[in-house]
Amino acid sequence: MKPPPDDPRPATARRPRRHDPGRRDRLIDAALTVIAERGVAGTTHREIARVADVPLGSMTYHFASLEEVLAEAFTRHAESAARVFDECLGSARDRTEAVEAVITLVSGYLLGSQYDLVLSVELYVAAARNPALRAVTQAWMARSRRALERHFDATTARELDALIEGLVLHSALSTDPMTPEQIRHAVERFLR
Amino acid sequence: MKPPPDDPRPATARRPRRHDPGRRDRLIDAALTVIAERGVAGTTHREIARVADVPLGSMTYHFASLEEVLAEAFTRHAESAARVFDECLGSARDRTEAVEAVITLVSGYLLGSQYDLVLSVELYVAAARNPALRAVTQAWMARSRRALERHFDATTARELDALIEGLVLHSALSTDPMTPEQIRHAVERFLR
DNA sequence: ATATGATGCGTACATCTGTACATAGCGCGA
DNA sequence: TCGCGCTATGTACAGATGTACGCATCATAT
Repeated sequence: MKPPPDDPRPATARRPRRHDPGRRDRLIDAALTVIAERGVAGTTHREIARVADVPLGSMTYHFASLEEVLAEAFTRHAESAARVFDECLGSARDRTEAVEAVITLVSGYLLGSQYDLVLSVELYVAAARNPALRAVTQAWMARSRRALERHFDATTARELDALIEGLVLHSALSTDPMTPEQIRHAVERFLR
Repeated sequence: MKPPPDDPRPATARRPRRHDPGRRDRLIDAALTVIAERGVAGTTHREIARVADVPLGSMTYHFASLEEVLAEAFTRHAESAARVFDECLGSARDRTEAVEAVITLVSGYLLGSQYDLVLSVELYVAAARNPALRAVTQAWMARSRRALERHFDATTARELDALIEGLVLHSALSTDPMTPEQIRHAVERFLR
């Protein structure tokens, strides 16, 4: 781990940039990348630093602990996902368009990279044990439910929310994921 | 970590039992306990050994690697859960009883200890990264779907399976879990 | 230009991890 | 009863991890 002593360059020459506002943000993004790729279990200070191309010491400088990094990362992920949810449903003008928006959202989840899906599941399991992360999850769920309540009554919104959750999760782990048509069938059947 | 050198008892006196058939089984059970309590991330050889009250060396003797322990543990969990599913649905004589069985299963999941639920989510996230565990998950899902297909057509079974998944997961992470009545409402609405 | 205080970083360290392996001890056949 | 061989265990070890901290370095004011 020790640098080769024959390296002629002084330490600072190798890493020129010092003043780097927004580095904290990049670190959080890097953390999300690492979580998606290696899981929470494989997320370490060193790995995040490597991905973000910053020195290890920068981690402890910007975050009090690894747990803080995880909490910030998951908060960002949840907020970003909720925003997509909000916007997609907010643009719907009637119930039919809302159904269409839901189908689009679910299909997008499944067809897109596994990135967001994996992050969500990782967040779930982390939330099961960490109260701070549980609050993040609950805020996220409350927000998506509220978005649905713009077009459906409270009970329907809650049940539909759960159905979406199940369709996405179940389908993602299956050998043959559901097609958008199958998603549409399930959602419309439920809302009929 | 080293034992106090002034312990007068020889090593063998402290741990009398040597011949212990079925120890492997107990270790797998202990592993499930540890996974449920500390998560896969907190599951180590030493922790399992501590819970099962066996020496560390016993772990590497009975299992080639930690991954093997996890695989066996999750396999056992999935099989046990699937058996419950099978039995509960198998005893139903008509579709109405099958619906009742489903509601009972879901409610049981929510009202019982978090034990099984946490294990399931841990299995999901582990399966996302480990091919061997993914096979376990898929076998489990296939089996529960087949049980549903005894009473519903294939499409309905698949969608219902996903709905159940969503209801359980969503509800478990929520601040106010759904009541059995709410579960019944959602399931019957879907099957109407 | 230069002193100076805040900012950022390299490195060390104690701890914990999975795993290997030399033996110790017991069951079992003679 | 007595050995022998397989089962089981204590221990060692290399590697990785989170975190602390002293010091280098830069922005800024003079």
